[in-house]
Amino acid sequence: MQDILFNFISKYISLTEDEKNALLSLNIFHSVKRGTTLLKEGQYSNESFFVLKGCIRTYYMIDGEEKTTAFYTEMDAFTPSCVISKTPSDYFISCVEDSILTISNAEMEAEVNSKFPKFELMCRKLSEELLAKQRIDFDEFKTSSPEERYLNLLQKRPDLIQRVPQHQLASYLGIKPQSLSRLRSRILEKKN
Amino acid sequence: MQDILFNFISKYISLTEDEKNALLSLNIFHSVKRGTTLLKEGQYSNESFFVLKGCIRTYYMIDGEEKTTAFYTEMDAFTPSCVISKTPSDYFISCVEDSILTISNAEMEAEVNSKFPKFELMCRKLSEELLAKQRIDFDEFKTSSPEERYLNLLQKRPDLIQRVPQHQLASYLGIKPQSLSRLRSRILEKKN
DNA sequence: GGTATTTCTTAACTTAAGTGAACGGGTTAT
DNA sequence: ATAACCCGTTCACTTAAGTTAAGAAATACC
Repeated sequence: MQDILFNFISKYISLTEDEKNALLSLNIFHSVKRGTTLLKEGQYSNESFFVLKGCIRTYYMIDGEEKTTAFYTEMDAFTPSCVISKTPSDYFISCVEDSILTISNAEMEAEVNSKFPKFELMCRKLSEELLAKQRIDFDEFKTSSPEERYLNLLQKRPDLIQRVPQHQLASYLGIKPQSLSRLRSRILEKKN
Repeated sequence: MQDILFNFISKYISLTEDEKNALLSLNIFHSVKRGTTLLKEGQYSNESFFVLKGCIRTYYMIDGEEKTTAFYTEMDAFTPSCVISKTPSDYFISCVEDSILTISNAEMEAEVNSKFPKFELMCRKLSEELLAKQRIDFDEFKTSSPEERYLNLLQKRPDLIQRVPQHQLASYLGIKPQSLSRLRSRILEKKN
């Protein structure tokens, strides 16, 4: 399980055994049960996540309805906005499946960054990369219809459609569950 | 004009006069005429932008139509996705107004970062912050209707609605120009 | 200054998403 | 075992966005 993390890190920097051990000594590996809430709206937090196994999601509570806006699965790193802005969180974070995560906090990062400056470099590269990827995702979302978004998701993250409840997928696609259901049957009809 | 840049930087790190001069010696300030294309679809680039004055936009060419997805105005920093991914650009970048920009490239950044390691820190902080902001923007987009998006924009970037052509605004809001026009008159009716 | 082009608006019609309600299947809890 | 709840689907109806087309207004160009 630890190798998954080190594999991920190796995409950005190379680590010595000492550095690996320093990371492991922080005890950042955690098992989290399905349904667990990791962060609530209104809370302050300085915790970042990395998904080794499983799936977590962010959702807003708007007019009494959950609006799921993001899913993080294997090999996804995620720092909530509220950690960066140091304001109360606008959204909830919750476990979609039983998951294994690394959960680190700002102090740990500060410690590691000061001990091993190359972590700073990794963080920069990673967030630049995520920023660019998210920009592309956002642009695709803007320039396509709900149906195109669904078909696009089917190509890019087919696993999500299997492992995640439909009503969560719907708001992820920016529509209502009924519309997703209808849209799916419309696509099936077209195939025949 | 240079002070705008230094003001921006001072939000993240503090600079000595030497460091400021090192930056100025790179000759990164440029005047760009309205309508100038800064980057074309399919091109490789390693240039980043910072807007001192004016407005630039990114747009995709889809089925012969321009789809504008982002605007960058005063105090906005912007590194195109293709610079990060080292792939050909998916979109165009163009000047909406006569503008004054800083245009820097990867070599300059590498040089500055090695001379002054604290620039590395600034880059990390900045991209983390932009990532978090963009996440919130994306979430707002997903969870609201075109009309809500327009009203939201009216609150957050009222200047954009004045300085940018409607048809560019429309695709920025994820709709067609005709729909934006109709939506606006619908809002006016409601007020009366 | 006048023409050409682009931009914005309006309208009629089509298509798809939102809404409210109902139903069945499945799970959970008591 | 039964009731309560959650979830996905379907339906009928409403509302809003897409499409196509036309014309007016603003802007650019020569």
